[in-house]
Amino acid sequence: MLAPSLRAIPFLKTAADANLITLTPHERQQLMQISTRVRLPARKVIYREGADSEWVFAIDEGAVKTYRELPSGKRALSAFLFTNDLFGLAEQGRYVNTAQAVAPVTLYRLSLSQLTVLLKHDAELQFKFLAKVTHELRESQRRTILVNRRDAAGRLAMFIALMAARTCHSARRHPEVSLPMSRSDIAGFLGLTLESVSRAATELQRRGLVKFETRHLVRILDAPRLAKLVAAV
Amino acid sequence: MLAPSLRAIPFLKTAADANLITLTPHERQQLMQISTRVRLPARKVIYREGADSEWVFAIDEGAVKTYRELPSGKRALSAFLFTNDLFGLAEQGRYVNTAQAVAPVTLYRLSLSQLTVLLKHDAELQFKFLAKVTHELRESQRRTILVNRRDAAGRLAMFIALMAARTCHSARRHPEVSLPMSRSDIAGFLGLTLESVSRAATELQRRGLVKFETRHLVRILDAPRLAKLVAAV
DNA sequence: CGTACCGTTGAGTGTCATCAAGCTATGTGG
DNA sequence: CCACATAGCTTGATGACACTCAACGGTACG
Repeated sequence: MLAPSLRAIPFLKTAADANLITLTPHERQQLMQISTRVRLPARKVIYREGADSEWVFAIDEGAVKTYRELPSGKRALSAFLFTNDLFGLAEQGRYVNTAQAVAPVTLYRLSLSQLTVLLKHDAELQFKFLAKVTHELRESQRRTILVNRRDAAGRLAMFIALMAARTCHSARRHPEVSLPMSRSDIAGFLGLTLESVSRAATELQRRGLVKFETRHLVRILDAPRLAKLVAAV
Repeated sequence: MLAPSLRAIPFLKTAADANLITLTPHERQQLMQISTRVRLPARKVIYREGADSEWVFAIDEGAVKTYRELPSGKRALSAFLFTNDLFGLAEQGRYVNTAQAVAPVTLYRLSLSQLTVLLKHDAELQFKFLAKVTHELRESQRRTILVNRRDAAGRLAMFIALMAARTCHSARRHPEVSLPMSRSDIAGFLGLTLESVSRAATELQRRGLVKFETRHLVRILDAPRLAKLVAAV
């Protein structure tokens, strides 16, 4: 079905088979009616910080980063977003971040004003949006803890674990994790320099925890020890 | 009126006189009917990480911190919360943080199940909750940027600016800012050690930017230079 | 007035940022 | 198809800064 979807962990404990919030076909259809499917190439800027926020976006396929330009000229990454993620919620009618495609991406572009009307009409659907934003808030808080770590290797390990958690890979012996973003994006996300990320990557590999098959594909060799490092906050 | 309230910045640009979302008397009344007003002393633990989440809380007066215990025994503070803030939104029926009163606090305790019913029934009210959570998400992202700074003095300056932004003080010459939390709480929030916070405080004072009247009350002496330091990311 | 607790100050060490130089992949045009 | 250019990545040396450990000072409370 070619219609927006999203996924979130609910507030409440629900039946074991439904511990993820998803949209019903009807809800997706409703959203489809106010949305346009858009394909964008890698590096395409989707919107800029400060621009009027006409649209909200849902990702169907691909990867997006959001960031803010700091006075010093550096870029602080706010988030990486993937399939079923939502972005573009603004403040006072203006976007607070810049959003840019990391890899080729397929989006659903929803009119903010129409979405507002729809959400105010359909409280059940809105509740799912509320769950999604709450979910993202928790993710953001987790990341803040992540970034508070001192050691570069530990931070990168957490990042790899984070990315691995997304891709619900078959329980393979040595799962591969895709890192579509550049080293400098990872650095911006982790609050490190590009060089430190590179060194940390080398170190994780030297210690036998992971192996970088390519720059954008890492294989987890020793999941238990990696997990131990991740937990060693 | 003794009823829960909240405040948030809306998504959309609205009339100049309404750039803050607040609850209508009727909405507050509805919330009052499913809430209990609770007074708690400083340091009281409101709920613990992992506990069943029966309640959501809205702060009437006072200050609360939320934190997570890390494996190492350290505490990573997730947020400080004040009047009109909301907390206790959980994941799968369990709280993800521990919440503790920093100062004596007056809360509204809302039954999560009853609130869920109410929000699904009243889409306009729910929309305000959605705006509030989105607002907190943005705050969380800002804070992540803050914590990414390298220099301790800059981080503390940002923290003071953050606290100052809350208290919409009359445009006084040298505004006072209340810091009800302990140094080690600030340290936990900023990702620094207690000692570094202390040294940073000394340095800001030495540079003539602020003056610590008491440990919990700081006076801003040179707002422009403080702002410059804050912006020097 | 005494006792904790919180906060400040000091000395030394380790880690990451910075600066700088090479290296590798990717894509383009001859 | 290959030379070349460019951006992205890796590696190395150095210095600044925050953490750690440790001792001292101040404040609140009984």
